[in-house]
Amino acid sequence: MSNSAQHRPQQNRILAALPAHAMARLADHFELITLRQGDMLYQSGSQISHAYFPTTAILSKHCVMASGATAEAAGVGNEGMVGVALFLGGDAMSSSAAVLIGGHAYRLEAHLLKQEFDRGEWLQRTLLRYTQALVTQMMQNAACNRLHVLEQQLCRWLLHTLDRSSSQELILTQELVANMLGVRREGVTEAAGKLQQAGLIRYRRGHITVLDQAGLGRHACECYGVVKKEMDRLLCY
Amino acid sequence: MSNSAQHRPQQNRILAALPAHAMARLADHFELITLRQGDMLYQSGSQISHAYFPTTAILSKHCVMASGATAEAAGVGNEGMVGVALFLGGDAMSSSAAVLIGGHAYRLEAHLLKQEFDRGEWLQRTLLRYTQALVTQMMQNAACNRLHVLEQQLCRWLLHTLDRSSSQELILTQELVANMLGVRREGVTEAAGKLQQAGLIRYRRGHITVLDQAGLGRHACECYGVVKKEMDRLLCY
DNA sequence: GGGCTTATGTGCGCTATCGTACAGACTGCT
DNA sequence: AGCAGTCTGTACGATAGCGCACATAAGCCC
Repeated sequence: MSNSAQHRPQQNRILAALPAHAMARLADHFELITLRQGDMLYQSGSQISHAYFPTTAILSKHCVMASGATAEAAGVGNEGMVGVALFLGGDAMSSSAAVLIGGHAYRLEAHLLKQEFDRGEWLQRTLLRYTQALVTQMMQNAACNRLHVLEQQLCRWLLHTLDRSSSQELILTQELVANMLGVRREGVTEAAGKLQQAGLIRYRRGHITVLDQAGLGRHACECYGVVKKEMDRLLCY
Repeated sequence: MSNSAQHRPQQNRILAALPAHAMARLADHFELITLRQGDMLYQSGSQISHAYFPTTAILSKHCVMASGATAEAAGVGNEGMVGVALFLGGDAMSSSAAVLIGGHAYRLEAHLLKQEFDRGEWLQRTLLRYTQALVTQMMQNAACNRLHVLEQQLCRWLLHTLDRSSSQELILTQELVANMLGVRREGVTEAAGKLQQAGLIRYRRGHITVLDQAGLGRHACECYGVVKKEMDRLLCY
């Protein structure tokens, strides 16, 4: 199903490289879904019914603290998937996954993913490599959150999000960005203002357009490059 | 080898629960090694020759930034192992692993670990569950680094380290703790001073003794409990 | 086009943490 | 016992980011 002209599972890079026989087994079970900004895919601690493979949507794995404050641990675009707990064996995950930028994704029922994973073939290798990329992101984010200043982090985050986007314009409010970075909205206003003055980005009410990607890279902390390099190395499916 | 009365691979909780036939395959290949505080097991980006299963040592996976600043992403005690990149498939890891508290560990050659993992049996299931526990730690640390204050974090960190230690006394300088938390040494002096005044810990030059574990728990941020609960759930081998 | 909702800009005092500097104190070594 | 090296205590100004309050403006709906 769901093989319309516009949408195909192959728009997700993990699924794009599935060998033909594996895709043949699974093709009928991929379900195209539309995700709207702010939707929650998983709540912290809940059972997981599906794995999600974004195509045009961008997802975010984040922690929600008791105070209500949030911070992103890793982003997920069409290079990855949400639901690693399914094949890691823990079923539930202690984190939440939400839709950062609306779009589409394919989902697959938990037991089908697990079944295919347990064949020990291509999908297993790929998902494990993706898991390592995820670990890398989370490690670097943990350290970056501690050691770098907001403006650098905003650059890093915009670049990562841009890498997952098909357009230079991101549909995002500063409030949402603040929730991802785990800072005040006003802090984002200030940092984004500086970047705009420097001609690196332009924004208006709910839209952020990146004008100078290379320039953002120079203003970002090293963490962007470290993670990107590792992602490129691990995710060349 | 290395099955002296004092030291056995079974002191590591992953290895303790290895089924007999798997242990029979591997027993001759475990190598007991002595780790001293400060030793580096891996440098960021280097190839990995062995996986390490701590028994009495406590290890630390951390990031080193270009500035030289460091921050821990996750700790590893006898509940876990270092070298997940071996079975995740990336070989090298973008992080470093160091010895936080000296002691012993067993190590296993990379190809032997991979081979046993690829049998798809008990060790695979266990290592994948451990990977999920690691992911949980890193996520929570990333958010905690952003959202909580030093004193709470110090409590959290001491409790986690204590859980990996056989004694209430940790052989640690404040400088070392500061490097793990990614803060100044003076900050740790101040926070530790408060905890000592509150009667929760006692310390002297290079030694920190926890006097009131429950009290530390009350001063810690929620992150300790979240991670501990998840570790207990995932790692009951 | 008027009004409502939501996003952004700005100011101000506050706090946690930083950077630096240096003094004092403990331990290990000879 | 004395010394050297290391660890810890303290102080002080600087600064990043917070919390709050409120002004302004942009887009959306009728």
